[in-house]
Amino acid sequence: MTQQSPHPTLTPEEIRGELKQAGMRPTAQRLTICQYILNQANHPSVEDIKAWVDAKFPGISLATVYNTVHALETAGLVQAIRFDHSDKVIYDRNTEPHFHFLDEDSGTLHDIQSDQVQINLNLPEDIRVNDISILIRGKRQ
Amino acid sequence: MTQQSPHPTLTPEEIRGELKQAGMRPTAQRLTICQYILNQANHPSVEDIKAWVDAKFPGISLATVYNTVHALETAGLVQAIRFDHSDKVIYDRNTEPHFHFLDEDSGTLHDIQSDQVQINLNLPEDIRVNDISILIRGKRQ
DNA sequence: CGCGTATTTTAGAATGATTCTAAATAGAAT
DNA sequence: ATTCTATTTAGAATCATTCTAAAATACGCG
Repeated sequence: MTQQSPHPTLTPEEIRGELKQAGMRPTAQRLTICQYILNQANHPSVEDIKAWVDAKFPGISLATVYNTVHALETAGLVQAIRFDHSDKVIYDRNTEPHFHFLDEDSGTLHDIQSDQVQINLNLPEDIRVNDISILIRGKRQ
Repeated sequence: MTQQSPHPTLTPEEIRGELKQAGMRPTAQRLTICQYILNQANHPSVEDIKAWVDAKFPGISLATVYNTVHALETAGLVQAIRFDHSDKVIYDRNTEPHFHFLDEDSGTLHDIQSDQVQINLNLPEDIRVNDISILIRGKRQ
């Protein structure tokens, strides 16, 4: 198995704290969305989030889900990513530098910790690299 | 400078030949589109293609551009890619394995040849890698 | 050349994700 | 409580892309 990322489960109180610290009001909608994104989900799309949250919070507006993920992104609590294999943006609670593995059989995305990949770039001198994004596609044997 | 990819300019006749070889009829629309994608463009979006072709071939249908890039993709003459920084698919005439550099100042995308990057993966035994996609973001000093 | 058929082009409608709008609601500070 | 600002919401708008069904075109064959 690909190593699990270090994402401790947050209590509702801790989530509330994170939101406040980010200057976001800890509304019921946001707490529920965070419960999913920060604790349970694995690289969910907005559609995924809406579906899960709808069960706990029937009738939540799709716009609220979009508003919230944007706010969380701005606050640095999640990272928005888009990969080739899907036309939807997915949200990643892991905001540390890391890479991704797409299991082509299951369609699931897994984190690859930075230390599992060594990269050696042989680029022109004048290039200053700010970020490297890597998607590894493959299968389990 | 990032090394140029080996893309010789193709004559109209050569383009015609490529299309025929791919089982595609070399229509005027397709020849014009290929003239741009295969000879002139650098990672163009459909919008880019449409704009350029429109000058040579006024009134070409947007649907034709989509149809053509799809056909070229199926034929293996171009590769469709989508990166985080844009919500549009771009087309790459370089179908060899390679990576990309995004110049954050100009917004332009450059090919990085495979041999300019050495990757060492330390992944679980049971993972069989089929493809690695890399986007390097940075600036020129 | 001219005919028949499969391919291609086309305009416009449809789709799907996302963003915008403007009004209603809820939090927080006084 | 009152007020001010942030948040939520439904629905409309937008944007890239795909679909549809009809018209135009390319190509093989006589």
